[in-house]
Amino acid sequence: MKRNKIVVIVGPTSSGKSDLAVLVAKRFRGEVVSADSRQVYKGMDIGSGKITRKEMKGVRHHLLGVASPKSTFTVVKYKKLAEKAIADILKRKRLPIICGGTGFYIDSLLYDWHMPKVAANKSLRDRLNRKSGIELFKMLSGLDPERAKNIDRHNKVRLVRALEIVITTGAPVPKTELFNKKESLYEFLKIGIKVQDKVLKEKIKIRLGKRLKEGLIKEVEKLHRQGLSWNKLDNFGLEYRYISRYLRGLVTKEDAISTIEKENWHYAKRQMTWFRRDKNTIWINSPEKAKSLVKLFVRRHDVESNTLN
RNA sequence: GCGCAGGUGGCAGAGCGGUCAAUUGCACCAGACUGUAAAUCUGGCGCCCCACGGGCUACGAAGGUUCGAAUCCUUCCCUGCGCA
Repeated sequence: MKRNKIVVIVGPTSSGKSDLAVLVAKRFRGEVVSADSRQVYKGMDIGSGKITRKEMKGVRHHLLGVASPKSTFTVVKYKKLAEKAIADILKRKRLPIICGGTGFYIDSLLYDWHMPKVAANKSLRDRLNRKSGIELFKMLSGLDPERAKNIDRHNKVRLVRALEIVITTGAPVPKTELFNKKESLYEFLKIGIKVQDKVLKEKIKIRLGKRLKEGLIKEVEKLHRQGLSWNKLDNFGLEYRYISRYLRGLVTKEDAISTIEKENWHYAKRQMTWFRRDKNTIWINSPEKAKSLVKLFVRRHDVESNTLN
């Protein structure tokens, strides 16, 4: 079976993914599929760094602002929507360009990870969350010793989800090897943008200043006014977390700003930890390099088609 | 100049005779990641080594007391506050 080819662009926050994606899209008749767990929400534009209409330069973008921030968006939903968008793009004979910083979303799509089919159960989670980490770990050890063996026993989020699966299916959590495979349904080119630490820190700082000028605080205020709880905003992290803490009077504006800068840097490092794992990634440090890689990639496809004919 | 408070690892800040290379937080480095993933969590963090163990240098400086000091005493240097 002939696989469809897609381009994937990853990189830490503020590394210039969006611009590169537009550049590549314009040059190779592509459309962009965002892979960002915060940009999927409506109304979260400035804080999540959503690309503007103008910056799109006419390139079609998918999966931006497709969900209400009041709802809970998840990887599974992302995978479904992204696959649909990709199929749609391919049907129009265009090149799908997956671009974003949420490694979990990207890899679930790229490597076709199948999550256990157990939907989030809010009341069960609430109930479990009232218990301590130790209690949860003991519970899991009793119900699913295998999973308990490898789980991070301090991580309540993981423990709750594992228990959620075990309790609702009545069976152990599926082994990780079963879903965490590295073959792809696509023929893909995965490009990673590499930026020097010092440069990235500077970019993060400048970008935050820009966001504040564009009305970041007003955006967060508005989201809260529209009914998003402080708690929910806090859980979105970074800009949304610390601006809302400022609006609540918990921290000064100056502290909020410096914390956001710092946390964005930490976030960038966490992203890199994830991205580094995938040895299929080709790291580049200039848009030119990316263009030439894509050019070769697209051509390789043509050659293969010709050979087959 | 006098009085009081204080000088501890990159920073903040515990310790106040032994179990202290020194609690903790931050920063820094590395890592994990099974439907919240911008979330959540873990490890490391004086120097050196044949590293579950050992050696060296360390708590403003210099002396001293003691079997033993970051912890007590003396002097000196510096900082903050109060009085001049």
